[in-house]
Amino acid sequence: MTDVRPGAGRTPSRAVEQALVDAAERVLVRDGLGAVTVRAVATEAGVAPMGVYNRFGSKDGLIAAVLVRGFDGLRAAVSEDDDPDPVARLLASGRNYRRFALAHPQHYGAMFGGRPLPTEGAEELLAHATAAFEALIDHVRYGMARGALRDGDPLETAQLIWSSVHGAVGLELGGAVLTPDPAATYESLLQLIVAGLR
Amino acid sequence: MTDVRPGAGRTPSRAVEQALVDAAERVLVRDGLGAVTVRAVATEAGVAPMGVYNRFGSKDGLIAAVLVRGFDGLRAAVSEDDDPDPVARLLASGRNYRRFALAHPQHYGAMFGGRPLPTEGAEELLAHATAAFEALIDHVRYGMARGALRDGDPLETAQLIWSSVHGAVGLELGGAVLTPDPAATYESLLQLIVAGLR
DNA sequence: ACAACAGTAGGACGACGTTCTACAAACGGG
DNA sequence: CCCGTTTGTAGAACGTCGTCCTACTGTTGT
Repeated sequence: MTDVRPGAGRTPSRAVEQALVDAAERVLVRDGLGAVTVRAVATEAGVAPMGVYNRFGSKDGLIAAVLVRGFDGLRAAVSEDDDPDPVARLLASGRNYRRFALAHPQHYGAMFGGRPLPTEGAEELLAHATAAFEALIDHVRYGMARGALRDGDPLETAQLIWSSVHGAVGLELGGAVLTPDPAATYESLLQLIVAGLR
Repeated sequence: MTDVRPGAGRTPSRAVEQALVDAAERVLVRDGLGAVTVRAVATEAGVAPMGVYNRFGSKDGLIAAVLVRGFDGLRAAVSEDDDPDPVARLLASGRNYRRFALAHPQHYGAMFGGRPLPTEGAEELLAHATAAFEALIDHVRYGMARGALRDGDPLETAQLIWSSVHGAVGLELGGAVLTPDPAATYESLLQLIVAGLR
């Protein structure tokens, strides 16, 4: 993967950067957010702890870089389906949202975990997060244009959908879905929302 | 409040316990969850740090005690309104849920922040959390019994409501509600859900 | 009254994020 | 082609965190 010889001298900056983000992601997935320490990531990347500060300014900056990847993945998941039927597209988007969260629970938790997002590189992070949200808005616009969704402010409508979907996924990740079949409950929620917006 | 003389010898255990939880809550509200350290809380309570371990086993145990108060407050908020009209009662409950979260954002964030809940005293915590959720189930049952809500599993229906409401509140606390009037958007969500369940 | 005990204060330990200091590798003008 | 400058590295060090250990002091049962 990263052919960085540990003892040897200078390694290209970008390679170190890449190696650190990869390592951070690996540690995050393997051991959880709490285990993502500067020392652990640096060791995993075969780099000195100072590398984090040279490249990202702080631990938060490094985490922000990981979260950028997370938001990009979320946007990809939401955009994945392009069924011509607006309702089907919206439902697929909702299902893919959940699939992404369950497949990358550590990422999702770090992205929306409630704790203040890293200040370092916050603007870039916000941009990628907004891009993911706008993928949803696009689906809503598409549905409204085709008359499948009641007319209204697409932002407003998308916010409603996001709230519900995010809440369901967040509770499920937190083990707070007390229903016997979470997937079925989630599907009910999607149907409820889409029906109400029609 | 707590007339514990700082230098004096032994103070009754229960008083120390109370003082610690009060202090932890004060620090949480004033400085955020990150500032709730064993030393800071002990100082705020006028007690030695070891008191936390004598009384609560660990920092997590102390936080769990604070969160128990939080869940109790949430239950009280959800149960507060007992309008005889089932729909009105459900809507009021939803509005009170949001009001509680906005009034106690630090508590809410710690309760649902996504990070694994404290292991110390987890069973008691779970019991209080469940009690809050069951207040919602009661409202759903009430609505179904009066024919105001479509029949179905109250747990399932309550889970749908909780998902939406929790998601909206969670996003709002995280600054992720991009709508100009969050209160109005929240109200739309409540109407959407209740209409869909009718 | 005195021994057994529960709970206290304060210091100590390892790990964390971050910073400082010193050194090694690449680069550009003579 | 050589050498000063610049860039990035490694490793030690600082303060704070959660937690534990040690010694001591009030309280309690007989």
